[in-house]
Amino acid sequence: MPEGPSIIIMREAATRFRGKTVREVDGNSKLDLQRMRGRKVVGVRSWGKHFLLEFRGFSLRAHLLLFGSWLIDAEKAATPRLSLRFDNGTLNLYACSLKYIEGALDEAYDWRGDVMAPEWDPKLARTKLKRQPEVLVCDALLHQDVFAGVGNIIKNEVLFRIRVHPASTVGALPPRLLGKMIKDARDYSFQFLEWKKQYVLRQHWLVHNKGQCPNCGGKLTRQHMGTRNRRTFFCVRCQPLYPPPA
DNA sequence: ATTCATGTTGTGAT
DNA sequence: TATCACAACATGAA
Repeated sequence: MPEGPSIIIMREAATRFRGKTVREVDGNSKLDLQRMRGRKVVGVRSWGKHFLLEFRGFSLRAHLLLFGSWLIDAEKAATPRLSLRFDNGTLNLYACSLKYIEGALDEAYDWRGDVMAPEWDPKLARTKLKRQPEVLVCDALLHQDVFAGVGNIIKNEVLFRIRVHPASTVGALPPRLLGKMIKDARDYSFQFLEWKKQYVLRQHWLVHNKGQCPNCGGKLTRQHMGTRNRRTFFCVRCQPLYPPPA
């Protein structure tokens, strides 16, 4: 469940532990998990794909990567990476990456970079993008320093919605389209969140994991692209390349 | 049974 | 020193 909107759902579910004291700790993480025992959760926050449990003086950062999952007041066969028991319930995290962040979260994170945060700053995103004009838009959208929370599904859907070929370069996008990409990264993330909450996300995918263009009916191109070679779905007819090929 | 995917970090080579 | 390709990790659906 790892893109930004899924972490919002996780955060909302775990908010009930804010103000509660950790009574019992378990898990197979190599971290010193017992550090949290007896400590009070002073905040349940998130930044992009990072889920954050804030204690006084430090925080736990959980990243679900590709296969991570969580359960509240429930268990599954696997050993939890971390299990926290509170007076009002238990939080179990599986197959995730855990890390402690020392000091204040406001020092560690720039909330303006999280596409789903109230502090999200589209102008700042534009400034960052202008510094890397040669980067492909399919990479730019996945760059967590610019679009924290955006993942591969959101990338594919946003590029189709704004009708931009994934191999376009950031610098070649007309300013209006660049602005649209930045705006849609946020807007679509919230749309994703609503659909996910209703369990209807998949059926609303326009190109991700699809074979046919919903716009022109043509065959979608499916290709591994970008520096990380991520699955990319697009329509060569409806999503023009910038700059246009010679 | 095998492949692959909503992701990131660390390693060793260049 | 810096960059880069690849390995590693971990789970479940198709």
